[in-house]
Amino acid sequence: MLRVSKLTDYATVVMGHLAAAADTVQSAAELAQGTGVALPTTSKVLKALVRAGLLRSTRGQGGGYTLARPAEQISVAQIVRCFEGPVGLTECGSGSDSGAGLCEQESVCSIRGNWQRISQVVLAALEAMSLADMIRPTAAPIKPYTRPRAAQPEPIRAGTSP
Amino acid sequence: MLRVSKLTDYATVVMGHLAAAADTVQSAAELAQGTGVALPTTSKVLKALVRAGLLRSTRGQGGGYTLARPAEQISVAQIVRCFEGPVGLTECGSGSDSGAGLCEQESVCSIRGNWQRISQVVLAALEAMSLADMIRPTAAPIKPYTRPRAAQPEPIRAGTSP
DNA sequence: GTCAATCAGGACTAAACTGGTCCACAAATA
DNA sequence: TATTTGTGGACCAGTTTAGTCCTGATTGAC
Repeated sequence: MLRVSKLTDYATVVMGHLAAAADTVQSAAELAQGTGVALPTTSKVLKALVRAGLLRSTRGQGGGYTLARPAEQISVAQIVRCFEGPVGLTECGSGSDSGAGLCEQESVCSIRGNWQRISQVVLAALEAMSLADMIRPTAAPIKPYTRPRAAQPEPIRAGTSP
Repeated sequence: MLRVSKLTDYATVVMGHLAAAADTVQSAAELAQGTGVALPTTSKVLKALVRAGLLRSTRGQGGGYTLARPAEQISVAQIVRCFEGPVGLTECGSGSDSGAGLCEQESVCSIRGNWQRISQVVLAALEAMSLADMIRPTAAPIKPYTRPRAAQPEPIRAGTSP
């Protein structure tokens, strides 16, 4: 359903928890308890976030995790990228595809460029929201992207998917 | 990688093909050949699109598929919804979740509302692009959503995901 | 009226991915 | 040196996805 993986979701929650009590070191166990996510899973998430440079870790007694930077300087896009890789809605729209010829029907693909445009909007939305925003109670409704030209018909209610 | 499923991708290609030759009836076999997607798969996609009301089908000799409405009146969002269900980046952000309590840590979840905001932006982007737009060679770069307040630090290049 | 072309619906399988767990090891502190 | 804590990776079970196939229902042509 055009989902972000659960790990990504957990990551935002865990980092949110960390951001809410900034400047304190919290161990994996504490974070697991604080967020309700199972310890091994929390640990997995934390490791990935450290590797991505979003968290800083210290070992040994009294060790744990802290944000690598202030929450205002961490975007949701960064967290998402850490678990999902480069954002791109389609195979060929991911921007990081190593070469041409990936898609057999490039001839048909004006589609391609347009999927990229959509991906860009998505990315921008993720880029625009910081971790600090994320832990604030929902603010004013986000301004939806509006189409430059032509009117948009009301969407039909499609049948549920398989 | 925050992908749309392949079927969705195929659907846009197939519908694009149909839109490019509007007002002509094309059989599943013709579409399969025209797009390079395997026939059984094309067929599966077409059936779903008919059920969703985006295509119209006629049986029998000379039968096939046509767009149910002009390409300008079909949004990418409609095609996506047809295969992915309601758009929502997280479980609880999908808007269609049947009830509360789905998420154990609702207390922590200011996160929740904010994921919904992001989902809305994504949805708006999909809603804003019509099938007609989709088959046009990539137009001017789409205007990225810009954050209403506070500056956005330059994103770090996160490590590649597992 | 029969036959061939075509869509409809669903079952089924193989492969890939995801979520989640666990273990052996490294580092830091008391 | 012992204990606490993170690190890296392997591993497995369950789910999802992509793709195929089969049987039946319609429709038009001859």
